[in-house]
Amino acid sequence: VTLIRTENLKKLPRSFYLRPTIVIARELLGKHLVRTVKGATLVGRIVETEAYRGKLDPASHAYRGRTLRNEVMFKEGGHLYVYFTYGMHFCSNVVTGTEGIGEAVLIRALEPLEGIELMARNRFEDRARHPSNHKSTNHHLPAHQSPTSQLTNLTNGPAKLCQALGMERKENGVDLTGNEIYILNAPTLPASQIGTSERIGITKGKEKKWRFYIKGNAWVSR
DNA sequence: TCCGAGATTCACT
DNA sequence: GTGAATCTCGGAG
Repeated sequence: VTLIRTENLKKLPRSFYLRPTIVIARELLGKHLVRTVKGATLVGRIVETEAYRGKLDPASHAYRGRTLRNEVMFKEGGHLYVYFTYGMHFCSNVVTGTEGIGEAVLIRALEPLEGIELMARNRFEDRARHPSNHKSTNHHLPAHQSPTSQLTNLTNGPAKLCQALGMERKENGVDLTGNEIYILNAPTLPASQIGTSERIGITKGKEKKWRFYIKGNAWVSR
């Protein structure tokens, strides 16, 4: 149950993003990610994040310095870094800190708030590109799967939420202080509501506990 | 419910 | 040539 009303919230200013990456990763929890596309507005509450810390962090795409792929990570904080991986998925990050440091926060999960029907269409009706990874018609889930699990499956992972919000190559580098994709402020959560763990899916830098999530939220990826 | 494998592209070494 | 900040399905238990 979300008591926060999106229409009363203000867009995060540039200054929010020009701070330490770990602080931002924690404070992004509970804030509202807004995506406007073709006159529609899609909104999700951020419920899971991971920090990636440039040259300090062997798990970071920026660890070995600037390349064609990661150049957006080195922009000033408050840009969107969208990368392509595993041959078929996109993931979105919020670039953090001053220009040139190469740090970012991966958005790992959202709780859908607005535009849920369009999110569902984006997730399950756009199967033309990767038919083999969508073997069955999973927008018609088996009867034994509950409606909650369908809703949860919309945005409970970094690639899922990108598909739901239509964030791909074109969105790489978008300025989050603009009007296409942005984040609305919301109260910072108390530490008691935030869980911490090792980051998911990496092979190097595993020992760092730089994953953050809202305890008990159904959209947290695991 | 859990676990393993396959999918498929592309920047980097 | 390699392997990746993932997801999905199917088969086993």
